This record gives sequence, structure tokens and C-alpha cells, in this order.
Amino acid sequence: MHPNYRAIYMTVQRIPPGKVASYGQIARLAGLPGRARQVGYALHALPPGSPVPWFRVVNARGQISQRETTGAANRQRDALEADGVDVDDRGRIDLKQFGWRA
DNA sequence: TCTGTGACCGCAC
DNA sequence: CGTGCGGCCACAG
Repeated sequence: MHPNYRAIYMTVQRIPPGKVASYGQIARLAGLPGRARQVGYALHALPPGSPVPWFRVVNARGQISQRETTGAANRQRDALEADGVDVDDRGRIDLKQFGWRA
């Protein structure tokens, strides 16, 4: 596995339950400043059933990122609510309340 | 090599 | 509040 991917996955696993982090934030904490896109790519490549809590990663505006199939986004919303995070009908999250401040 | 694409970001309107 | 634009960089073909 690519070292950068490993660093990204390690960082994502540090997000506390009930909190969310942005792609850019993960990139910075993983030692890859400005490479938020690679974080998205790494999560996209993540196999199903992995221990990495990918659902705790949202974009900088506190919204669930939309992808090709809306199914994934819906599953992410469910996972977050099961995690105790409030998500409105438009997929928005209050970062003041649920943002992870490392 | 070169090109198109993308689970992004920040700023200007 | 929303949309658009340039910048970013890894990956696939």
C-alpha cells in the first residue's frame, strides 16, 4: 500500500466518535498540506468493511460530499446519525458543534 | 509523456 | 445563502 494512503487512514482513525473532520484537515494532519483531493481518492479506494471510519470525513463546508451514486451519501448520513452526529435533510452538519478540533 | 477526471479548498461575486 | 473559477495533485488510459 502507498505510504500516503497509510498516513491518511491512520489520521482518519484518530477522529473521535461523534465528531467529523474535513478532507483538508485530514490532509494537513497526515502531513500532506493542500492535498485534500488525495484524501478523497484514498477514501474512494477504501475496501468495504474496513476499520477506517470514512463516514466521519466531510468537506470544508460541513456537507456530505456528493458522488456518482447517492446511495453512498445516504449510508454516510445514517452512519453519522448512528454515531450521534446531527445531519439535516440537505446533508449539512454544524461544524461548531461536531467539528473535530485537534 | 500527455490528457482528462475527481468523495477538495478558498475566495470573489 | 448560491455559483463560479483557479489552484491543487494522484491516478488511469
